[in-house]
Amino acid sequence: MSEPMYREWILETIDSLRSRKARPDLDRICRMVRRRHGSEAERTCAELDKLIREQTVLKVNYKGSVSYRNAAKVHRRSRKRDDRATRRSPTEDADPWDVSNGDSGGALGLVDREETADPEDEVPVSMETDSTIEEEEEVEGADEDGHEGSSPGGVDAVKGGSGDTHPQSAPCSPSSTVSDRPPTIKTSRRSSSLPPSSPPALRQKECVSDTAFCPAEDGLSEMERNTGPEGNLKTVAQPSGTCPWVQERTIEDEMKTEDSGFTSDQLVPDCADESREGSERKSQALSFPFECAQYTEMNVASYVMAQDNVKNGQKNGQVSAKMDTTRQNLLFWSVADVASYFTIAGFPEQALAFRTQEIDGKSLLLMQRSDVLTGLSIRLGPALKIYERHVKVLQRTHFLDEEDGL
DNA sequence: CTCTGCGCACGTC
DNA sequence: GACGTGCGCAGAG
Repeated sequence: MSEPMYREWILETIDSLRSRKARPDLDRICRMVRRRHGSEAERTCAELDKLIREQTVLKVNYKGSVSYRNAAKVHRRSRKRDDRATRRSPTEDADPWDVSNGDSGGALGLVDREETADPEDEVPVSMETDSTIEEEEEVEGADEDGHEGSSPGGVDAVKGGSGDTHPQSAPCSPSSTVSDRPPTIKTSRRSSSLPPSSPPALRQKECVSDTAFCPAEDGLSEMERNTGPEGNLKTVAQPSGTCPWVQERTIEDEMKTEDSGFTSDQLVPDCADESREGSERKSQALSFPFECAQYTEMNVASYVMAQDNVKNGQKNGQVSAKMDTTRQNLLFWSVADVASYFTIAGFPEQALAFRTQEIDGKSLLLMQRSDVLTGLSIRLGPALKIYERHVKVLQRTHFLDEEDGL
């Protein structure tokens, strides 16, 4: 996670550059931050990288060069493409990525707007790498096994920021990133992949990826290491997150065919905005003893155990599972489970973010406060609730159990 | 030399 | 026509 200070500096710098009609490229950003705040270019670069991962800043290829956008301020152009790619419900359409960043109206949400922003010129930089295409495919495939690929890597990748070290970011010296990018790239990129009209192609053109921050080496280095052979870039879930039309379809589909046996429809509490129709089925399926508004630790445990029961094919009445089982189960939660959990908890929109970031049970246990508040790009209010009432509780429960078990 | 402001052209909606 | 973007230039420090 980037430091708030740097976050401010960088966003401020981008805004400043924009306001004076200068391209907010890496070079200028680093220089201005250094001049104004004395921060080293490398550090700025690294922080910028983190911001990109957090989708607070968008990196785009515009008119042949790299530009950075303050995600919170990208408003322009609606969703022609959204409409084309995936028809959404009016609600979603109204606020496709409210799920995301809370900063001033959904910074992240803007990602997709951003993506749709300039189909002609503005191209996600990441698209330059093959990996991106893999990501695209991954995203597509997520319909079937989106939760399957849940590797902690996703979180790690994000957390990588928090932890530090993305020295790989540093390599992107201010000028190199920009200058290394020949304007011809986007052309070849487009033509080389898919027909412009195909959804994947659209996504490819429109998705802004954070992974691309420092060209290839960054996209492949740590994250890849974190993920393993087939997990590779998919764990860098942002790409899907930046393509809401994809993501939503994916999530919705998946939610509806949840492997655990209960769909989101079945699980979403009445207080949740979405999938309300299924709330009755939900109670039949799991007989949840809680109201989402009063989601307490008890509820958490209940859910965990219920989840457990469902997964183990047990009957609903057998919620007398041991906490030990609970602990194990948390570890075994898939991305879908986690998403379902938060959907049930009354955070359907934020659940999408967890899904997008491929947070599974293990990842959930590793999440820190900052990860939830900023790494998921969800609004601060829900994020705080989610962390305090759920993540923290789950973690505490888990680790307490673990201690007990020892 | 660096930074800043802005006219202008271009592209999208 | 409105708007976002950024090149390229001129002026200020």
